[in-house]
Amino acid sequence: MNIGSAAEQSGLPPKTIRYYEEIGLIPAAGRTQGGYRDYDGTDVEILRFLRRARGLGFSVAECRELLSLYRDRERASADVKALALQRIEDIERKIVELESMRRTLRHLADHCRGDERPNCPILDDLAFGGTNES
Amino acid sequence: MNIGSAAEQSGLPPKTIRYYEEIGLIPAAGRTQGGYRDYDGTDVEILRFLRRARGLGFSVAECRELLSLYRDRERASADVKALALQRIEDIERKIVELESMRRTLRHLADHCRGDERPNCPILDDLAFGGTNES
DNA sequence: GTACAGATTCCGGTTACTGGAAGGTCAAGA
DNA sequence: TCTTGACCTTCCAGTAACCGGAATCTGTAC
Repeated sequence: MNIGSAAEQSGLPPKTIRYYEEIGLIPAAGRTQGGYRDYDGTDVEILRFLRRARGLGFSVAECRELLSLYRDRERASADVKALALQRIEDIERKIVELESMRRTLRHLADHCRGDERPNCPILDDLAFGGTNES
Repeated sequence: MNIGSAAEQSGLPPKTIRYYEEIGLIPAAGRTQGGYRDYDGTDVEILRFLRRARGLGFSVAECRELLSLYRDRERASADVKALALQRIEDIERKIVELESMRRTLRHLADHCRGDERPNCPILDDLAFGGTNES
């Protein structure tokens, strides 16, 4: 099948599939007589794998590792689990960071009248810092 | 003062300060006889503003707007509050997304023995999709 | 044959920096 | 005054993960 069909079946855009081939994440596809990329079911399976892994927040580099482990019948599941746990940690760190931002912004927004007048605690905080910065 | 001092006092790296000047987020700094950038206390205040705004997750474009509002004595606080609320929404969306990823990863990791054997539910899920994908 | 959808490659752009090379300036110490 | 090392400058390309668009070719239905 052509790249359009592979895209449809995998859920990844054609551009992304070409990009993955370019960076060597997936092998170069076979070609038709006319020069079109030609994919089969196994190719689509890999593309789906990548879509799911990316969707879980694994970086392209990590996807490369995951694919390698997937292809390795001798792999130790410990290696896979380590990648997943690392991802979880990163995600948790990010969540904490985002929650802190939200708290500050929420606090500032709650104290802002949000009317036509110029006085604004949000700008004041940005300009002079709040109690957590003194 | 030189860029190094401005960097120290603002908390932004010299490279970032130069970058902000390049993209016009801050005005071009005055220069010493020797060609070094020269900053004063007000410049540092603006840099601090930017550091805090970036730290709250505002994009460079949003920082541009915030600075504009800050400089505008006639601003309406409503405009500032709108930016903050927008940021809060974006952050909340991101948190929800991250929590979903974490849940899936946590579930998969919990079911993975993480030993020397090759069987791994994480890879299986990536390869074939889980119940939430059928 | 015609027309349109889909494919190709190439190139530059997105966002927010940031490292490094090559070379100049400054200030303290000898 | 000279030396040395820290700091500064500009320029350029890279990071990560795509993705839009231009120019051109291919394939299929009518």
